[in-house]
Amino acid sequence: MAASATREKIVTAADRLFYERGFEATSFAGVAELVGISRGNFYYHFRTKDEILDAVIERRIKDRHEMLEGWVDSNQTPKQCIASFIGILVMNNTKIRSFGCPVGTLFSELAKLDHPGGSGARELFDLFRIWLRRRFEEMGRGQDADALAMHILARSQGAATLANAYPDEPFLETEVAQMLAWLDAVAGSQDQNDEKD
Amino acid sequence: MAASATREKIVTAADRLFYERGFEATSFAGVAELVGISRGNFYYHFRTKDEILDAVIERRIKDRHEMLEGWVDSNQTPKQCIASFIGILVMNNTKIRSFGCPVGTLFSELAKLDHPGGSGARELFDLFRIWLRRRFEEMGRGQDADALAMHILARSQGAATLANAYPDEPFLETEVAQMLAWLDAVAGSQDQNDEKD
DNA sequence: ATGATTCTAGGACAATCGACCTAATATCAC
DNA sequence: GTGATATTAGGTCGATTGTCCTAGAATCAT
Repeated sequence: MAASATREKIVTAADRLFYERGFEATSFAGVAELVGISRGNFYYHFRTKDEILDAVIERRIKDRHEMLEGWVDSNQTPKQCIASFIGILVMNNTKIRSFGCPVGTLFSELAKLDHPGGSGARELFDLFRIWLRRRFEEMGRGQDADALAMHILARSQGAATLANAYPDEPFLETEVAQMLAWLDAVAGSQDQNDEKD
Repeated sequence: MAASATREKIVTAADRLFYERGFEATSFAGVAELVGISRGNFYYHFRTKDEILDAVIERRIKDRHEMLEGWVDSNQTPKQCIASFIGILVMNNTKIRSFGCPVGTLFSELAKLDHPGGSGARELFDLFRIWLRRRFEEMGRGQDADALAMHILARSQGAATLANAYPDEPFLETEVAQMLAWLDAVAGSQDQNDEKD
């Protein structure tokens, strides 16, 4: 098989296991077994566990970047773009209920491990933050665009964490509805050009 | 030394390491070293790692319970109580910036590990949730008291996660100020008896 | 087809994990 | 003080970890 294909399969499997089990709890053997290759073959493609982590983070950044830019390119208004971002919580609600937010939980773990890969995980936050900030700027919120972006990010993180803690309750949907209402209020005050959050 | 004293020191050390390094990444040897005892002695007090986890969670529940009830007993108004809860973020802001929320990060990790101790970690969420709900009820919010409690919980979790991701920014303080403003609005609408979040 | 290169399998390494055992020490009852 | 009990120290166990090595299989250029 082409080396790149095997490598891609490894990254896919590691991405999944890092999310579902955590980075520390995922072993070389576990990933190799999921892919269906030997541990030796594994080592041919990735020399250390950190290299896999870097590849997984890079993959996640690429995926999210394409998703975000896809919304922008499909002629959605800035407000619709932000609504689509909020909608991620609903779209992935099953996985979030089981394993939390892929971005937040990975970052939290790496922060505790004091792992150098933590800076890559922060890039994921930055990706969303900057993208959201730009959408708010396009909505005429040049002044507090970054604060609004951080606010949405934080509420998404909180919603994901509690959805994980209470997976059987419709909390996630309720919180998403509130966030969309908040977005409406922010967009509305864009025209009237006043009112604060 | 009295057995109970050594046991307490073990729980204290494990509590700290579980928070700062995570449950999985904390070893028997690490805790024993921090306490200053041998691994063998350790095993005399706790037969399995899960037993330590249970003891740590029990300790955390007890501590938080006493803190919350202390506020109630000190003749604070329900609104002041909730403000004190929000103030935890500021009081512990240094640790939160380094290691996130002790409740949320522990729960996330245990959820990924599919660990039975996860139910105990959820009790910690329940403790805050029920306490907050009661305070909102005392504020005359019988109808949506639970929703308001969950909302505050979620925003606290989100604020802690992002404060961990951006420890050098004053985001935590900003978010706390917004939460307190939100609390003012909720308390205000208590009298007028309308207005939604 | 033959040789060079790429890819894979499986074993081996030291280190560390949670867990367990035994012997020595400290504490206390009497 | 003496014996019973409670507590501690340190070694050991099999399993698993990340890492590494080597030999064989597959692929490709020529």
